[in-house]
Amino acid sequence: MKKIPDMVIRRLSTYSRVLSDLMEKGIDLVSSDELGKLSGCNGTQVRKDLAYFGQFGTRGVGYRISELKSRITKILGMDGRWNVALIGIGNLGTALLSHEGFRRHKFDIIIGFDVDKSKVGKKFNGVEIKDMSELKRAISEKDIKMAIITVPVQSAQTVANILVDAGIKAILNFAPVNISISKDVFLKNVDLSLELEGLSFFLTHNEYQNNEFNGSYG
Amino acid sequence: MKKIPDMVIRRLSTYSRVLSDLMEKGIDLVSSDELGKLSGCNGTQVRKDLAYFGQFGTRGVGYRISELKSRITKILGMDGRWNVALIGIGNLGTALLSHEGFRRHKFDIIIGFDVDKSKVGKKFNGVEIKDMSELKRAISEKDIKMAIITVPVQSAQTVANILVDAGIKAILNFAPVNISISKDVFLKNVDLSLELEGLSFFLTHNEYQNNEFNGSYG
DNA sequence: GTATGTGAAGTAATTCACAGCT
DNA sequence: AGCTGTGAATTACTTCACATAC
Repeated sequence: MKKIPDMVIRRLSTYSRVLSDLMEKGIDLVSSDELGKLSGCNGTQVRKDLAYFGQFGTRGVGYRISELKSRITKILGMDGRWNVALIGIGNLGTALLSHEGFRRHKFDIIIGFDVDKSKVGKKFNGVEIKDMSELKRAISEKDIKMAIITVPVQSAQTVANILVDAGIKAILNFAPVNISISKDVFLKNVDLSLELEGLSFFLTHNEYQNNEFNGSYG
Repeated sequence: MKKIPDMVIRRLSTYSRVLSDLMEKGIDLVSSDELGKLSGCNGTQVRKDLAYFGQFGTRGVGYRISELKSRITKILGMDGRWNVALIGIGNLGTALLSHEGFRRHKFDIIIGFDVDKSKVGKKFNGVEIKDMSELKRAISEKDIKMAIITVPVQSAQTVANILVDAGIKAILNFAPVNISISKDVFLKNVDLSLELEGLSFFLTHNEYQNNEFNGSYG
């Protein structure tokens, strides 16, 4: 089947969010143009993105919001919930443990890991923190396929190796380093400083006016 | 002058980080192929990215690391430091206030704002938290051009409006909502759940094997 | 010989424009 | 008439391939 651009998936997530908002307002029909505008793109883009996965609307009418929403949810694999492990209970890690948005989006961080013995055994926001030595067993016991890395740069590659060995299939990495990893494990990087550097560039060179760049590569 | 793709800027940030690592190792020359491999792309990409901004290397030799690094730093506007304001002292906001990476990358969060009176007046990680009513004056007094939004979805647009009114020129928004904003203000969104949804999609549809997608958007 | 810089070629993503359905 | 779905056209990005410089 056709390869799906990452940007298409990102936009689908956005459409899904916008559709939820519309649903809460009690609206039940939307046109591709409206949905596009609310999502920061245009109607053609919406239609082309959806076309990767089938037909969703009615010509002359638009999209039934509840149906489109549930079909996108399914496409994204967001029917059902995901168990997630988080490694590195520092400032950012702790914040993510209590990040309401994850739970609302059906991601449950159900276990944390750290090398710091003073954290091991404690609970943060109801999530128990275990020692790294217990990682492999815990991951397989609890059916965890996703992990979030919030350890310092120097340990990120090591932790990634341990995670892959433990059977993790998808990693969201916040350490600003290029982790190399087996091809069958999905890796996404979020580099917060890099985002600010992007802003720094555009502030510095107003001549390359490039607003509305977003969404976007994260 | 030519419009610079956002991805080029993202990669420049990555090159900069990799160059720092090489410098620490005492290496002082690098080829585009090496730099590309270490940055998760290839030599041609490196050379083309740099070509937007001039000539940086010596044919038959490669790039002098210290020089390339300092020129990229300048291009990104990362010579000198940036004062940053942070609005929304919740879990994530608090974590970002003490995020070591920002300081190291020359972003100084020098002031925080919240509507919660119990937080106003306190210091978090040495950063004083003020009431929203003081925002406009503080921003102009302290020469702050960048702001980070970590407020709940419902207040994000309002806060963005206040920031723009106060003279902020670049916003990094963590609230999962499409903020609409004057064209001369740069906006970047980071949506943590959206990143996980991308992983969810690829885990669910192994047939669209699309690893090494990263960096990257968002 | 080796590696940069860059037009030319190739690939991918977006937008156009309209046929087809309601 | 209105809006989707989709080939065709366009635009943007990446890779190729080689002339050029050390």
